[in-house]
Amino acid sequence: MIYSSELLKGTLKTIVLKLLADNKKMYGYEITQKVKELTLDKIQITEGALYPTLHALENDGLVTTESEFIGKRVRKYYTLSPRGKLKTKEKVNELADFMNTMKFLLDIKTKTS
Amino acid sequence: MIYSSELLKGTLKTIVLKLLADNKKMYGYEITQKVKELTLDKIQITEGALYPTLHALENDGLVTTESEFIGKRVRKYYTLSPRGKLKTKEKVNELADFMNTMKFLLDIKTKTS
DNA sequence: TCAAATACATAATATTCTTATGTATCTTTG
DNA sequence: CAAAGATACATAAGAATATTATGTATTTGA
Repeated sequence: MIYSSELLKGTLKTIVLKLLADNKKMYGYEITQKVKELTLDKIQITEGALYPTLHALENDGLVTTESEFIGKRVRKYYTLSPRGKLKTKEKVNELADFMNTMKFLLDIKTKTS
Repeated sequence: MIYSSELLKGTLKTIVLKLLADNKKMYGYEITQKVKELTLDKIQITEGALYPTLHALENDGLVTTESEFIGKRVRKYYTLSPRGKLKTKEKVNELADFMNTMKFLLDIKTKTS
C-alpha cells in the first residue's frame, strides 16, 4: 500500500526535521531514501515537495547548509540550527498529540450525543 | 492548544465520513460542533472547509441528503450511502495505518543507517 | 433589543503537494 | 563500452484542499 497523497500534507516538514534531529546531517536525496526505507516504501517523498521544503526551512533559519563535492557532483548537507532543534520538538509533540486525538476520533463508537 | 492548520489537511474527509458512520445522520453545523466537543476544541472545522467537502462527498455518491425545516430555517442532513460506508472503512484503515507509520518515524532513535 | 448562536453557502486567497521538466554525474550491466 | 538506471540538485505549472472573508437569514438568551 502507498498512502493516498493527501495524507502526507502537513507532515512533511515534521518528518524532515525529525530525521535531521536523529541523524545530525543529511542531504536531500538521502532523506528521500531514508524515508522510503524506514516506511517500507509506503511514504515516498517527491523531489518537487522536498527541495522547496528544505529551502523554506533554510529561509526560516531552522537549518544551516554546507555543500560538499563528491567527485564533480555537489551534495548539499542540512543541519538543524538551535532554533531548528526547538522547533522539531514542538512539531513532533504537536503531531503526536494530533495523532492521539485522531485515534480517539476514529475509534469512537458513540451513536448519540 | 489548537493544532496548526496544516495538520488537518488530508484528514477532514475521513473525519466527516467516520462521524456519519457512527451517527447515521448529521447536518453540517452539527458536525463542526461534534468535532469541537470530541476534540476538546483542538480541532475546529471551518465552514469554508466543511461545506465544500460535504458537497464533494455528495457529488461522489458517498452520501445522500435530505433537507428539513426547523421553524423557517433549513437544515440539511447527510447520510452515508452503501458506497460511502465502504469508503469510510477504507479511509479509516488507511489513516490508522498511516498513523502507525508516522508514530514509528517519529520515535526512531537510529543515528546511522 | 441586540449580541451570540445556529445554519446554510460561495469567492478570493494561501498553502502544500504532484507532475513535469531541466541539468548533470556516477554506476552497473549486457 | 554504451546505455539504462541511480544519484543529486532545482524550478515551474497545475491540482487539491484548506483559510479567511463575505453574504444571507433565523433563533435564542441575557
